[in-house]
Amino acid sequence: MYICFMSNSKLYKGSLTTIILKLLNENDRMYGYEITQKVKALTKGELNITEGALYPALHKLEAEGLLDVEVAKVDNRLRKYYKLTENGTKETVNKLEELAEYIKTMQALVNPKLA
Amino acid sequence: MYICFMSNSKLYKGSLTTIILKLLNENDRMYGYEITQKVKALTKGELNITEGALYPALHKLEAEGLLDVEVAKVDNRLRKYYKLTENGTKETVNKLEELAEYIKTMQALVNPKLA
DNA sequence: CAAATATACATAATTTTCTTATGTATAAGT
DNA sequence: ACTTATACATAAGAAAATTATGTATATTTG
Repeated sequence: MYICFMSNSKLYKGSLTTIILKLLNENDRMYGYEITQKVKALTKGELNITEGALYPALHKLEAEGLLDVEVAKVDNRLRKYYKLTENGTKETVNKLEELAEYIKTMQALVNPKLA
Repeated sequence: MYICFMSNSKLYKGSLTTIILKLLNENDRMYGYEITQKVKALTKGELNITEGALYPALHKLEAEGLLDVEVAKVDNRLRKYYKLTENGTKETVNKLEELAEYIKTMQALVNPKLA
């Protein structure tokens, strides 16, 4: 099964953390595979997160204290549920502000008439 | 003089090519330093392109045949004027479409209620 | 019932893109 | 004189992804 982080565009580079935090902010707790499926569904197949991108990103967020992990066994298969810590929730707010700022800035650059 | 590509956010990763192409699409020809100043002005200081990011990016676009370069000497100082090739103009359209798509996709992820 | 696909994790080598730090040189402002 | 601005360049390192594997169980399908 071939998975790639994005269709083609390099613009998604640097966006994965924002996406993960936001999804966890909405869904309380999620496991890795669930995140990939949710992203695929929400973007109608536009965005497919690679495992090689996702798992290291989750481990890093955990190491930074933004996520807590809880291991569970479902149907004899391993699942690692992630949820936001208090700091993780704060960081989510920051990341969403950064995204809004990014969009505003880029629009000022590519569409200066509207600025 | 301290210059950094962006305020703080990692979201700008992968955006530099789009920015360069769009500016050249609007201004016919520009030189590197001019691009940094234009970006600073358009974003009101929000975004400052580093030389370490800009010059390699320009060289790469030239190597890919998206930009043509013309060297000039102004006030006894060197300038390298860049302009879009035909392929560069086509690629600019692609990059702008990708940016619009990126924004749409990210909004679907962070604000699913509006999707 | 065998094979393929889906679920679920992980990591390692490599590439891309940027940061940070330098380096060179001239012009202009203080 | 000294600092800042203009104007280019590159090299070492970090960060974040791609691409390619690897392991293992469950489910679907021919």
